[in-house]
Amino acid sequence: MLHPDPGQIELPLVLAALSDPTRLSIIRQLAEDGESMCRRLDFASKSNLSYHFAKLREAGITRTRIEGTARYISLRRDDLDARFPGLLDSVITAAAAYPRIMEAEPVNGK
Amino acid sequence: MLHPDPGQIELPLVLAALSDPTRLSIIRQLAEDGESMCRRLDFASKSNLSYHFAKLREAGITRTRIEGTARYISLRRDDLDARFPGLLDSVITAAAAYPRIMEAEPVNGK
DNA sequence: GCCATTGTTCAGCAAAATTTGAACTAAGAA
DNA sequence: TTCTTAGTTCAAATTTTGCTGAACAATGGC
Repeated sequence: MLHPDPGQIELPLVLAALSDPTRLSIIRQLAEDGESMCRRLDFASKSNLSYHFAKLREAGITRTRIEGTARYISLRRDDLDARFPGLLDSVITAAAAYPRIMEAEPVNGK
Repeated sequence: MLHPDPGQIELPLVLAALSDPTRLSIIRQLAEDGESMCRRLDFASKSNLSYHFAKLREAGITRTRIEGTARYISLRRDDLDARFPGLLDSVITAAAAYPRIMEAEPVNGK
């Protein structure tokens, strides 16, 4: 379970991670609700979500915490703001102004 | 020579366009120098640059103007700021704070 | 122990992105 | 006209992404 150090967070990776509609939806939800259980973020199939969570985590955008059998995900706001001031906020604002992303047809793994 | 209307500029496309180191270098140079001749932006081979210019243009990040045999490229700051406030500035600032991107080995098409 | 829940990991695949080199177009100078 | 400059476009090759389904691991309840 990799979490890059704050100083290792790289801009191209962060932007690439944010450029996917599914991941933007996740980010947006996390920005609204704060730390969330993975289960709540059902924007795709289970294994596909796991893939997107890994992308976000490895880019340094989210932090994952394990508690019992559940995972909790949250934004690394402080780390991101310190390294790239204003970036996360502007993306979240942009995503909110943007026509609703990927919630028309939630593809639940079941 | 496509230039999307301001209202057609889409967040995922913009972020994807910005997530490439070569294109970040171009953006950075444009932010420093303002409108520039394509020729000055030699961060890759000619045909590869043409590809990156098209990506930036189609994402709505840059505008290309033809004058004689030369092309002039500039940032669509106003359009981007109107649609996604603060985004471009934070990316440019982040790119500047970031260790120098792709200038170690300029690959000139000649 | 068995079972359900929660999520990861893997192999495989299709689609998209990136890069290269060659051919091409257009404008201007000689 | 011929040549050079500036840049696009195309086909082909490679790499990277995104997605799926199946198998797997770990926790907690019965």
